Amino acid sequence: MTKAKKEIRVRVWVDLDGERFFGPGRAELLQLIQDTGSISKAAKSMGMSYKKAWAMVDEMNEKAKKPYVIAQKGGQKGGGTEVTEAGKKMVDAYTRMMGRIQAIVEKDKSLLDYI
Amino acid sequence: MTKAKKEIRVRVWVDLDGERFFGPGRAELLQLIQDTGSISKAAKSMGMSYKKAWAMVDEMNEKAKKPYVIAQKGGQKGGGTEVTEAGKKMVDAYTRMMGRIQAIVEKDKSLLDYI
DNA sequence: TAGCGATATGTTCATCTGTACATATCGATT
DNA sequence: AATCGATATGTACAGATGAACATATCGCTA
Repeated sequence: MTKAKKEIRVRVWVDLDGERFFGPGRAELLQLIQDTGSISKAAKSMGMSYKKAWAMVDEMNEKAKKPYVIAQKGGQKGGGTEVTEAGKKMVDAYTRMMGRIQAIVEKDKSLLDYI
Repeated sequence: MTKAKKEIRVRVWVDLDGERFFGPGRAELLQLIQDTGSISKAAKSMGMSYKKAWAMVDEMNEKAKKPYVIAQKGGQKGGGTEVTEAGKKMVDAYTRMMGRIQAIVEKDKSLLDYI
């Protein structure tokens, strides 16, 4: 038998009213939208279907106090998507929080002894 | 329109080799097994089917270095389940980690501003 | 006004998940 | 040996999820 590689990765989800609202996938998606200016490019870059990415964006825009992205249809380039200040700040806040949490996890690896 | 209640709950999952291995549900399940001495009672207490609870226990036992629970069949009481030292320590380590993470989340609520 | 490219949305199908139900198994006690 | 209660496991079905595919829509540009 081969030796099992035991990597530990901690994933943090923020629930809203009992439902998952924000997590690593959405943070990455928003970051990629910000980088590419396009939902479809971001989705392709993550290996995710455009429809799913769009649904995520739509849900976030619906549930958040202020929309995270603003999409434009038509035009020379066919359209495009911009991440709003609220979206950027959400990603930043989540990323910072993840960083602090990762630091804690790194510091206390006692979990590893029992996995 | 009614004012939406915006509660934030952070859920932490520990992935193992890319798959979810341990999270809040399993921590609660193990704790309840420890309290009740029975998988079925713990499952019922969580509103979870026995089969699913058993499958979780089985998977954890399979993947962890040492089993988290040891089950006994038969006997006067029909059987029972004991949480091992490794299992207790895993729950403790996870719970402690969650506590520290919660403390961080409490301290930095900047996320709330964008939800 | 025709073309382009991205947004927006619907439909279908396979897959995964969990529930519900059924059954078998075990071992101390009676 | 019959009973009991919990473990152990199989099967069938419903709901959720995601992938794949197909369209429709929009607005600038040429």
